[in-house]
Amino acid sequence: MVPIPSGRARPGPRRALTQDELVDAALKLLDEGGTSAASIRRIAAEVGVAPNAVYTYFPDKAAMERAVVERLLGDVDHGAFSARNHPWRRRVEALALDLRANLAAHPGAVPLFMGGPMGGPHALGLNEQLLELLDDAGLGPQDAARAAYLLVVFVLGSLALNVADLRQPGPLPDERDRISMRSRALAATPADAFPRTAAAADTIAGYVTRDQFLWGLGRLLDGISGPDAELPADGS
Amino acid sequence: MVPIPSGRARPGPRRALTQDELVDAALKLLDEGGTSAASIRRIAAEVGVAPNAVYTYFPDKAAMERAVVERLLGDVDHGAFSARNHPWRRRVEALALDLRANLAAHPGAVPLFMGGPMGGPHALGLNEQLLELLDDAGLGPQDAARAAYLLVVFVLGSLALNVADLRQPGPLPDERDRISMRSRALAATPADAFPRTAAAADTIAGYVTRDQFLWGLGRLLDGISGPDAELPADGS
DNA sequence: TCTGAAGTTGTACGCCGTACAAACCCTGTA
DNA sequence: TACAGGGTTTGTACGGCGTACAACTTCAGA
Repeated sequence: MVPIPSGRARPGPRRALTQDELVDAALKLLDEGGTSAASIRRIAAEVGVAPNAVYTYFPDKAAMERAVVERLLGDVDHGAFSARNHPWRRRVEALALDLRANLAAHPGAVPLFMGGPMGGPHALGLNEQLLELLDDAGLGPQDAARAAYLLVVFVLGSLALNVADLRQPGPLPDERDRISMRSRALAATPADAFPRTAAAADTIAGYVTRDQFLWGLGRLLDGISGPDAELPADGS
Repeated sequence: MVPIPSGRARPGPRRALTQDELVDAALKLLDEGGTSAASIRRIAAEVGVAPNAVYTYFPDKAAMERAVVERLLGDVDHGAFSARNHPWRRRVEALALDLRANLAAHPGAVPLFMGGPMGGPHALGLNEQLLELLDDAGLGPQDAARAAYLLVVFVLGSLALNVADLRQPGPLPDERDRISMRSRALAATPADAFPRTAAAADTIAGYVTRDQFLWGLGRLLDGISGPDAELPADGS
């Protein structure tokens, strides 16, 4: 029963959209409604088109999720790579913090990074430059590759667990708020059955902080540097 | 207590199922069909019951996923905790390898670990005992807690990326097969644009191996031990 | 024997990804 | 200038999802 509402969007001639517009819409929905909000149907509605029109631009949902991942990886600041005069540890820290900040800005997108192999050009480019950076640090090609993966595991694992800690779908609340939410939840653990957990509750509540992230990254870099490593200088 | 009527799916009087049976069914489906196969409807079908009967045992799907996570955490071997005569590094390694093996046996379940806060009793118990272990290692309470989280991030992040690397839903193929699949995929990366990636292709193909896992864990433990750490002994 | 509570079921709603063919518009060619 | 062909969008449809709701079945205890 359709006399054609004639409102908007007549069938369509030449390509009216782009992958980029769809990724934009997906990111917006991701930010507003969490991971599950980035459905094909909602993305289509967001850009004002029928659901199946999306399949002109992506073969399936997985492909569009890969495009979102690539977009976010493309936003990573490459400054750390070029600044070869800086100590390599600082460069890795700057890179890790930047990646963390970029992904934390879109918590709903974080699970997408665990949804497939991450083989896009931006992923490869980041990996390539990270290998170069670790080569500058004096690691051999093999250790550099292993260390690069270890760093990726740390950054993504850290973020994924941080995001999993949330309940609501919206943007990441302020760090202080997340800490106090965790503190409240932790207060419910019986101190007699888990004494050490209870004693360390403050530290545990801080698992989701930038501080914990930097501490973990520090231990990791200590381990990568090896026993003959330079001391962690503090100057810029 | 109740002699388990082994009821055959007639409407139903007294409780005919248990949470455990449902978790069993979920794990079976997870193993056969991957993460998405563990739907409420399929679990219900597996145990021969209407979909909504599941809601007698779990308030919602998230609760049942939490139960699966708890089940797998409960399977972890606690031997490493009690063996206080062994060097602490060996104990951590044994624990990490056991957890890794338990989760790798159910790859479809791995994403569930990133689906919520992991606050069940088995999770708390493992954390508590890990804190104790790291205390044995000489770390203060705060460093022990931070290190414990770092270890969790590493093990879970590592597994999640390993699982994400797969395409098919079934059980994890043999390590050799996974390496060669990665090698083939890696062979497609243009060596002129990504020379270091191409040069390290063999190492990168091995990202999903137990070897890489142990290497990463080793660097991590090096970093945790601090600069004054004992040398990494090689005997068993 | 009756009653109330607990467990299960049928049905239903609104989502989801996506396959298929019809309708449409533009561009290139005659 | 007319038209044909191809690429794009749309309506419709299918099977699956989580889960709310009320009716039905069965048992435990009075």
